[in-house]
Amino acid sequence: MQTSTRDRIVIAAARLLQRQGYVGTGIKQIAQEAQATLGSVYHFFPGGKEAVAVAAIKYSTEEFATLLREALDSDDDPAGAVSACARQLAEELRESGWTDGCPVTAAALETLGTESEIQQACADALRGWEQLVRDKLLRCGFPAQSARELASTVISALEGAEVTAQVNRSEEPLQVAGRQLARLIRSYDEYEAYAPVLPPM
Amino acid sequence: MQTSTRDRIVIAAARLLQRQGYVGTGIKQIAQEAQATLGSVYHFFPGGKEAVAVAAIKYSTEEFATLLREALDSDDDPAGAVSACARQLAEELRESGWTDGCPVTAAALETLGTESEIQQACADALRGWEQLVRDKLLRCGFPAQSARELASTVISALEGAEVTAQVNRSEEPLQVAGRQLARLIRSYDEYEAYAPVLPPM
DNA sequence: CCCTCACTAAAACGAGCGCTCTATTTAGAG
DNA sequence: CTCTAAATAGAGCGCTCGTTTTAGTGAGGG
Repeated sequence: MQTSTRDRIVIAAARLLQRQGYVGTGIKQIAQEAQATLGSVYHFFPGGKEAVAVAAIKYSTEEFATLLREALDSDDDPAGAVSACARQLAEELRESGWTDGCPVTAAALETLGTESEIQQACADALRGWEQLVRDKLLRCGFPAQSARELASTVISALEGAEVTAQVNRSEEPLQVAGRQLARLIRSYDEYEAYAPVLPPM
Repeated sequence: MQTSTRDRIVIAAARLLQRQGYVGTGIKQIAQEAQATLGSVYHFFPGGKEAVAVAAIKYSTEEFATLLREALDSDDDPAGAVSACARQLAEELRESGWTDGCPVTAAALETLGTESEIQQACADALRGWEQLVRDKLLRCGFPAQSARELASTVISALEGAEVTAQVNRSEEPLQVAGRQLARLIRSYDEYEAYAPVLPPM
């Protein structure tokens, strides 16, 4: 067997959660998609549906972080790097037929009222991604406070733009957000010290 | 009776959809919350759950538009107006115990794969809100292209920041987004023509 | 050889889902 | 007062949900 049954369950659950949310995804559907039986699911995850979801979200979180890291590293210029993130997200979104958006948003919104571990996992995910952007900005010489605020805004805007892009079935919201976020980053004086020559708008 | 049964159903459905999403909200729960019986719900909405949801989303859309309009009108300065939007959203979010976020995001994400009317209603909502921001910017003298891109970015960023705020149970993401969006708007030359004196950062 | 134990398999349970159906009540027109 | 249509009321349908239970499989160590 190439991938273990447990891994197949986690991966299948991750995809389904991303597309249908927590409530909309059934345990039996996960088992079927993972080519596993219900017994196997409960064997590996005695905690039931919630335990599967938490594992899946953590997996998706790391997967998304890798994508973000690569996009951020693809350009020394922080403004260009953020644009690259938006471009990458737009591309994957289009290729998936507008279904594979942010892997935690849907699950997070559905479990807001509850105190489940899912909430915590989603909060950790957002914090982790924000940290990636912040580190990039810090490495580029931005002061701590500016880097923190910019990183938070970048993640929020990308998150929102992805939802908008999905609903409208168009890459434009993400492309526009990437362009405007780049402009926002360039508006900081610290940026000039890093890359004196402003790229053409 | 003060409000009609039909209205009570729509309002109750709107609140529940906002907090639990489409799949997570049951018809019986809507009826109970609205102090109506199941028979009444199907009497007024022969289309079933989806018809109730569409009506509820349209109601929420207008409600949210009113909030947005008031916040935008509260300040002649477009940057300040956008900040006011973020502040208003943060306040309502905190007061609701972080449950009453964007009224369409959850429902939109859950029904992405489908071709239901819910999708269309959510897309219309986002487009309408964006239009409000765009009109504000146009009134302030921004050129069409800039106004369009900025409005899209503002809505996306507020959307994403609201989700982040809900997950983290903190107003900060919204406040930061408001501040950075204001800075972005001020970075446009056209802004200077409108309000020559830049407010302190 | 057998025993163990991780793993697979499937049947079944109670609960709740969206929805249909049949009554019954209410309200206004003639 | 009568007739009618709108509105309310709730039992019950078929189905799926998450979970539990029980049985069966196969590989590795004594």
